[in-house]
Amino acid sequence: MEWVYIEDIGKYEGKDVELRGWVFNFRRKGKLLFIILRDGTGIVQCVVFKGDVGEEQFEKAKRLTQESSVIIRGSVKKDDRAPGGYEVSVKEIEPIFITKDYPITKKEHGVAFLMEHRHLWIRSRRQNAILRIRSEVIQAIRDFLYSRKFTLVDSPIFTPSACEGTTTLFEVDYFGKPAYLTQSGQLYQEAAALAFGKAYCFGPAFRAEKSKTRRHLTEFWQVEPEIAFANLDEAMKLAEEMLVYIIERVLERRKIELERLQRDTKILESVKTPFPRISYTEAVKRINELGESLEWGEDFGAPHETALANSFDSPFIVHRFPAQVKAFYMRRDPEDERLSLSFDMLAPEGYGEIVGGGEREYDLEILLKRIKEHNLPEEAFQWYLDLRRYGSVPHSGFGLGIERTIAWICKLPHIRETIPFPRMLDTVYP
RNA sequence: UCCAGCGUAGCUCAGCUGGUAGAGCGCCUGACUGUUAAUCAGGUGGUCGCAGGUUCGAGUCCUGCCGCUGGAGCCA
Repeated sequence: MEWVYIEDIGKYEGKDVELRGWVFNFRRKGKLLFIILRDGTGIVQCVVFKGDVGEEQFEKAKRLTQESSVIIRGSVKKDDRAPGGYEVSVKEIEPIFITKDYPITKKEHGVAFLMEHRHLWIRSRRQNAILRIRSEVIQAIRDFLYSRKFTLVDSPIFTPSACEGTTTLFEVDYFGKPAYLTQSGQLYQEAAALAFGKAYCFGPAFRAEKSKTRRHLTEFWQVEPEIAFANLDEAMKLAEEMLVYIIERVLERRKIELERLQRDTKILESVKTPFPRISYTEAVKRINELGESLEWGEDFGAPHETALANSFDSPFIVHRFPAQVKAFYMRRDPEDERLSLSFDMLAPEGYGEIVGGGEREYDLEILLKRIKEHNLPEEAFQWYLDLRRYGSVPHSGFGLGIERTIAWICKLPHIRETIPFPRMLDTVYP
């Protein structure tokens, strides 16, 4: 008998199959057992009738509990009474492990309890759907960049010093010397871009900021493409096209999961390039018109970002931020020295910044000046300065935050559900 | 780091102006050939976060600490 996965069960109507999985729900009705079986790809109802399997197997099957593991053999039937439309008439049933006292029950639970049991919580329907969408998003990003002829060049996780000198880093003891967990792979991608033309890294980033909000993790994932000879406009265009590709892939291949999350996909379906674009200066004007007060030169706070994002129903781009609120390596706008050639992409529906990027400073003297202005240790940046000594070219890139992007695509209330094992201010378990 | 809220059964919670601890679910036993978070009958369940204080008496009031949740700043 062929072992099949539940997501493919429709192809086996009328045939005998073997399923291997776990008991998702279990109901007894006299000489009849209803087992909702879960195998990671879906769920299906299996019906055990005492008369079909015999006394001995029926007695064994009666001992099954929620999350017990089991192998079931039987025939696939179409039945409108079953959730999912198909059910399995069981001929043989072989319990593998009888679970006792599974902590996550069919009733409601609080967030703290579920987080404490995250290793079991990911078995649930909703978490399964979110993490399958995460897998699709990551696959889409890799496929997109591959098709655009980008080379994957992994950036290191241990770094000798702060990339940008702004955020707080996790320090580790590196054989007696301090090293830091990376907050961004970008600087290394600049080296990669000058070696490969188009390069990207995809990996975790770490921030030791004591942020306690629905939008923050201490360990999160980002993809960071960098393109030699590209300018700001070309970087913005690539970011838009990548996001559109991600959304199209999820809509196409993870429709069932979006439905399970009850995501209204209208906004996702309407996303197309080019995105609305607004300069920082225009954005400040608009924010003030919307009733929030913000002076030119200040970075957006949460209320400003929310007000601005609510005035769009698509992802949008804010470009040319004041140089003072951006990192030292951002190139200044030749038309206005106060501005940087930078951009942020913000998601609608209150999800905030999902992409940040721009054009990098490629002149050695200017970059040296910036490093001094920011009080950064020049020695640590010698390799980075070498990129401006040997064949320096204009180049641009950006970073896209995976978890925030998934949170928006799934319209989740909190970013912690978008990553299998979230690391937050007070959470390193499990 | 700062601000706010919450800690009572395995889970989700109720417990009034202080008077000897409650419900639903889960779990265990039994009944049922079509259940959909099944239903019905019976049973099981407590260091009221920790420490101190006020009081004849504290789950309830006060102080400190710990934990959790949300938000701010900062950021993706």
